[in-house]
Amino acid sequence: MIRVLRNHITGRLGNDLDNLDKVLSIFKHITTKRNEQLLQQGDICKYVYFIAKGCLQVYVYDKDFNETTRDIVVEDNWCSELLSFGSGKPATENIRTVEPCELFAIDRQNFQTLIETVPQFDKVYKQILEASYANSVYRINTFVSMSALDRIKWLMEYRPMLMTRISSKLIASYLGINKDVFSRLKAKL
Amino acid sequence: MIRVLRNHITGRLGNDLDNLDKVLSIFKHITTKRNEQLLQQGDICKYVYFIAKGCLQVYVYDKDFNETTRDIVVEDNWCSELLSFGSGKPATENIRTVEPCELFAIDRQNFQTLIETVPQFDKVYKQILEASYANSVYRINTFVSMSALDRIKWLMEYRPMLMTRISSKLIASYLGINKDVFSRLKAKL
DNA sequence: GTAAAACATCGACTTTTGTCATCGTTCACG
DNA sequence: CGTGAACGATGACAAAAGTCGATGTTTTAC
Repeated sequence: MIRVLRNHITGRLGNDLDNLDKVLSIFKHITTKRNEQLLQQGDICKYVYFIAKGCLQVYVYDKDFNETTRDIVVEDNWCSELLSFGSGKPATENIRTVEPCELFAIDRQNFQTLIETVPQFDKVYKQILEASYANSVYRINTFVSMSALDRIKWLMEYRPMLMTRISSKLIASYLGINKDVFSRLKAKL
Repeated sequence: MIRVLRNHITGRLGNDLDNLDKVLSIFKHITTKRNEQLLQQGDICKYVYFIAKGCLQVYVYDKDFNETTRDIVVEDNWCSELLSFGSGKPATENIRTVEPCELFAIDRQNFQTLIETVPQFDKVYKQILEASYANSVYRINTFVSMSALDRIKWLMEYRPMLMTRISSKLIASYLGINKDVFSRLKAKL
C-alpha cells in the first residue's frame, strides 16, 4: 500500500528524491474498518491523512443534527481538517471512514520536520491546500448557481464513480439535497 | 492608502522587514470607479489585488446567465482568481468592483521576485490561500446545512456590515437566493 | 445463516423557494 | 438638479424541495 503514497509523491516531486524511503517511513500506516471516527469536532486535528485505499467523509451537523457532508475524499488524495491541523485550534468538522481504509497519517511535528529536511515538501503542502481550495471553489459555484437536479448531473459528469460507489443517503447529503428528493430526481434522469 | 497595505504586511510579518518600502513599491496602485471589470472569465488572471478601500465581487454565471456570486471581498483583504493566477490557465470566474476602490496589484512575475527576495513573503501567499480556503469551507457548510432564512441569519451574524453596505440584489446572489425571496424573508425577521 | 438495522423508493401532502408583473423609491450620472 | 435606469417591496401564482409514513430490499454484524 505504501506504493500508492510513493507514486503520489514521485508523481509530484519527481524521482530525484534520494531519501524517499526515509520520508515514507515517517508516515504511520493505519488500517481501518468502515464507519470509524477519525476526527470529532471540538478536538484538535492531529493528522493529515493520505488515502491509499478507501474513502472518507468530512461532515458537520445542521441545526436538526442531521449530518451534512462538506466533502467526500477517495484514494490517492489527502484529507484533513486543514484549518485545525494548521492552527492547532479545535476542529469545526468531523471525519469518518466510509469504507475500510488504508491510510498514511502524518502529525504536525513530523510534517514540520519533513518540510525542514525536504524543502520540496513545502510544495506538497501548498498543492494539498490548492487542490482543496480549488475543490471548494467549484463546489460553492455549484451551490450558488445550480438547482438540485443540475447538481446531480454535475456530480454524474465530474465524479461519476461516487454515484455507484457511495450510498444515496451520503451523496444526497453531499449535494445538499434531501435523500427522498434525491431518489425521485435520480429516477427522472 | 499604501498605509493600509503597509499595516497589513507588518501585521503579518512583523516590523523587522528592513526593505518594506522596496516591497511596497512593487505594487501597482489602482484607483477604480464602481462597476469596473477586473477579470473576465476565459482570460488569464494576471494580478492578485490587495483592497485598501472598497469592495469586489467574484462571480460566475448560471445556465440562464444570471450572475451568481462566489465571494464578496472588502478592504484589508486580498482578492484574485488564485487558481488562474497560480497556474496561468484561463479563469473560470469574473471579478468586478462593487464600489469605487483603491487597490494594490501585483503580477505573477513580481510576486515570484518578491518571494525570492523576501522569503517570508511565501508565508503571505500561504496565508492568503489559507484564508480563502477557510472562507470557502464555511461557505460550503452554510449551503449544505442551512435553509435560505438561516443563511440570511448567518450573514447577519458573521458579516453584518455587508447587509447595510451592499445592495440586496448582490447579497441575495451571494447567498444563493432569489432576490424577491430574499426581500420577503428579510421582512420576516 | 439469520435477525436487526440501515437503506432505497414511493405516494400524498406541506413548506420553501422561484417567477412574473406591478408600483413606488432611490440613486447614478450627465 | 432633473431624469432614466436600477432597485426594493409585494401579491398571486408555479415549481422545487422537504416531510412523513409505508413497504420492500439490502447490508451488517453476530
